[in-house]
Amino acid sequence: MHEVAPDLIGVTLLVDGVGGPIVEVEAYDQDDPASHAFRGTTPRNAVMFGPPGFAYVYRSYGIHWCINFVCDTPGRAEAVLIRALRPEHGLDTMRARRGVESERALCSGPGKLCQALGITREHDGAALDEPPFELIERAETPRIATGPRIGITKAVDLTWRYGLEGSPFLSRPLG
DNA sequence: ACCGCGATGCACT
DNA sequence: GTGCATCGCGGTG
Repeated sequence: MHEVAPDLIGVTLLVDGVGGPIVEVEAYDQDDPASHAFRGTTPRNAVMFGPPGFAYVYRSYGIHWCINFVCDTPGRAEAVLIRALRPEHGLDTMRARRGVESERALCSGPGKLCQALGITREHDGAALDEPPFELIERAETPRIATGPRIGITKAVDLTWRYGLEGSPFLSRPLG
């Protein structure tokens, strides 16, 4: 998973053609107190315990949706939270959905990103290599920065947040 | 710049 | 009933 997470930086994520290259992710695994998978399988997190290449979508704070990519160590319930991307395709659609003009504010956080791309519970369990999802491999290897994860109260010391170094589209700067 | 807090749903204890 | 893998606004330096 700590190979998958940085490898996602620079990969373009599209939902119905709306999206752009991922600039920030966080890794979560089963032995991690901050992970939804920590306490074992439940109806909500069931997708995390399934095969890789699917979306785990959940509601956060009753308002926002967040999307994870399930990754591929069998039985390890590993997933990568997609936190931010650089808006590149469907800017007008994103602005309409988000209700903000600033390009920086469109996808600079997991809740914002899902709102901008139209990701909801309907996408929970969906295959990432089938419509409406589309992943486009990156052409060049980006410079990766790491830092502590955001918005959690447990395992705060782990630096499992990965980002594109110096990108203005991060939810927050990395170290 | 920072900090506090309200909004709002629901999984889990 | 409790506590969030959040966001944006309104207050204060």
